[in-house]
Amino acid sequence: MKLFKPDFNKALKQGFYIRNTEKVARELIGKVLVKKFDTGDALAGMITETEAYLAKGDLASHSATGKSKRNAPMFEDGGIIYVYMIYGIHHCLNIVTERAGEGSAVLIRAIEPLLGIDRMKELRGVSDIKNLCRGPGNVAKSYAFSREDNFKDLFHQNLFIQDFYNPKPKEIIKTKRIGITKSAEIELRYCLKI
DNA sequence: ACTCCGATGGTCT
DNA sequence: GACCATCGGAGTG
Repeated sequence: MKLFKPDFNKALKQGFYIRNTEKVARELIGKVLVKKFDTGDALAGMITETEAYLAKGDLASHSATGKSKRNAPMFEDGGIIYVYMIYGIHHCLNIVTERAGEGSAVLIRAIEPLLGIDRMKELRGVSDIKNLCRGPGNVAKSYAFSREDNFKDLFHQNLFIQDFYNPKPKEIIKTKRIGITKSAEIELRYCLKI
């Protein structure tokens, strides 16, 4: 693993997010999600698994039935976050893509922790690093994301995604998405080959 | 390694 | 009242 240092100057700009959702989902692989607390400590980790949820022709997307109170962030301009609760227990973190009115986002399914690992363990309530940020519920929990974070943008010192590692397309696997029944046959999941 | 299943509550019909 | 973009523990091999 390369040396990592948080650098806001390398943060992805809005132009990165206001693009085709599948492209964004693929290119988020290898980037680093950075979150800083007021106390000063920072969490950072490399995104290793994502799923695209499209505005059109995708019945699994929360946006498929139109705008509602829950999915409203998906209909904003790309570059903000959409967090929802699933199964009454877990939260899932999404990065909104494309232009306002579309209704699309990328689910962050797994992250390789780089900084603030002890804090992540605390937040998760585990001591093992193995599956610390693996699975969308665990990603949200280890980064302390909740629905209160909806609509927050990724262009601040305390929350951004920065350029880091650019995997070759060959190192990224594309598969069907996990845990859905509708539109399940479409391959919209991207995963860094280890 | 695997499969099965319960927890738990917001959202929408 | 049904449906969930999940997780982890129990049971089995």
